[in-house]
Amino acid sequence: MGTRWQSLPLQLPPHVLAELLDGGQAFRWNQKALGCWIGIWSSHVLELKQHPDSLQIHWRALTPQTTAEDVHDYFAFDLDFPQLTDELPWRSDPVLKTAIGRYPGLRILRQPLAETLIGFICSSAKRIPQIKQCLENLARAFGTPLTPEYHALPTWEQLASASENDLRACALGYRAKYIHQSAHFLADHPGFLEQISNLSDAQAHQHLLRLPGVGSKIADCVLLFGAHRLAAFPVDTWIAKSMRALYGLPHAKLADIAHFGHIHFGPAAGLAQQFIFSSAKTPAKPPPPNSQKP
DNA sequence: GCACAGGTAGATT
DNA sequence: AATCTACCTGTG
Repeated sequence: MGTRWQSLPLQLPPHVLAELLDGGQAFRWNQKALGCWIGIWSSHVLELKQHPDSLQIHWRALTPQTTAEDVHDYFAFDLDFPQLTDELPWRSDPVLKTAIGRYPGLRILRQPLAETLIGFICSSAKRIPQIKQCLENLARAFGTPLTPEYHALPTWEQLASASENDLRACALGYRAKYIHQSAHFLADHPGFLEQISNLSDAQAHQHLLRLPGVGSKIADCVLLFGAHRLAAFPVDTWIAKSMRALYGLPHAKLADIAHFGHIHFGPAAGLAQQFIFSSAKTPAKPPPPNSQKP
């Protein structure tokens, strides 16, 4: 294809790049070989390559219309994540400090809202590989082809033309009903997703709750990853479990933890959540052997 | 065979 | 208003 490799203004340790692309924010990145990724969003298919000896990342598009601006927008280079991270209360919070230390450079992607909504409606009680499989099935069944190999996710309009059984055939299980009902809800409410940009965080959250299959957690994921509302603080079982333990809140309910997160972490609480979520999945490092015992 | 997964909705207390 | 359950499907 025509496009050449270009440099991405982003340097990350390989495990942080993997977490960014494949840690639960996005569900359409696959590692083809060591340090080589292919991802799809909107009508873009992007290849990423990280040289084994350096942290430098290069990209090239497999779709001819993809521009550097599209890529920079997706990775949200207009935002200063080092600055946002430094403004988190890590100086007074050893849990957060440890989490940031484990995933230096982690950021929040700016994904298309409609696609993010599909992904997270499919996410309930599923692991990441299964979610990815569902979206792959949906793309192949209902999405527009972008290259011989890759399809876009379907639009909500395309999903509305599918029957619930068609959707079940994509291994969605009971989530097929949610996708089906939400597709028809969106067809009946033109501009519903576009309205979100005019709403406050709290209003946008309430707005999304009207969609079938969207509860508090998924609404926050959609806001954080699909609307770039960095204050949104999704509380899932992982975050809940680890925060109860790490912050001494043994009896806190999900809503309590969400409230604590907003108060404690502030306007970029969602970024803090991403560090803690990623870190929580990493088993604690065993204490180093005490080589010089007195 | 059976519990459990980045939850939600509807029923039941 | 606060718990309890059913819901698909793949994985251990």
